[in-house]
Amino acid sequence: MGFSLAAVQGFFKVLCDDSRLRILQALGGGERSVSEILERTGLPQTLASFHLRILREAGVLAAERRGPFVYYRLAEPSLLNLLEACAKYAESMSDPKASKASPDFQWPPWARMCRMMGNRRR
Amino acid sequence: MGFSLAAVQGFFKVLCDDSRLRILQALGGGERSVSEILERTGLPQTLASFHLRILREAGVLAAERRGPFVYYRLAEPSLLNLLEACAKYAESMSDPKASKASPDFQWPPWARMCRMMGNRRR
DNA sequence: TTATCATATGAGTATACTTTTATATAAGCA
DNA sequence: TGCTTATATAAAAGTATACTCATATGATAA
Repeated sequence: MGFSLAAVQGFFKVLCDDSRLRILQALGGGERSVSEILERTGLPQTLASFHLRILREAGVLAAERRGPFVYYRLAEPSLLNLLEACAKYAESMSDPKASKASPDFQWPPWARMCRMMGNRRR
Repeated sequence: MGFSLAAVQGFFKVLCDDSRLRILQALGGGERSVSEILERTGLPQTLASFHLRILREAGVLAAERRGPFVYYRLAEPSLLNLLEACAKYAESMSDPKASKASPDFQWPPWARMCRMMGNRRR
């Protein structure tokens, strides 16, 4: 069948930015306040706020204010795992000879993967 | 550990464009000449040529001239499967309530997935 | 209330990307 | 050789995107 063009396109457009990926990495360990995100990413406050909004509106992040602080977290923590998988793929792509990570790996069709993975949590 | 920021970023940047994704879809069935790609995507020749170069230089596509034609193909055909997986993820993300596709699915860490998938071909 | 800290917004600028227009190269055929 | 088809490149125009700077809002505490 293929893939939904608009869905992937939007997804990638949101995630193809360095600042935004840094933010995601900073949220790997769990929920963080904006100030903590600033520390971890080194982004200027106003720029971080700009990108946080984009990520929030895309549904990637969830935000919650508690007192004076606003805490952000990954809406779906497994996103980082997907990113990791994409990174592996990208590395082997940019470096066609040495696909060390998984020399014989071919990503299976989604349906088969769901079957193989048992589609289970954890 | 997380993911290689630069790798994902570049990967997504190449794939976040509508024209380029259309080209990838057009190559799903296998190798195609530029003219065939034009037909299937509806892109103007010069624009397609522009994007084909980007995809080629990123290592996503491989090109081969035979006579007057240049044939393009996916360097790694399983890319479409990864895109499909990302599409599923994106759909459930933009639509947080109805993750119909896989209501209980969490992407596993890469290492575990390799284990579960047996890291095998086909 | 005023002051302060935490975060967000808006306007303006800079930059990067996509698309178009015009032109070039490359191969095959008369 | 000159002509036609297939594809690529370069420059210009258009558009989107990220970033900075100035300012605003929201919460708390004195």
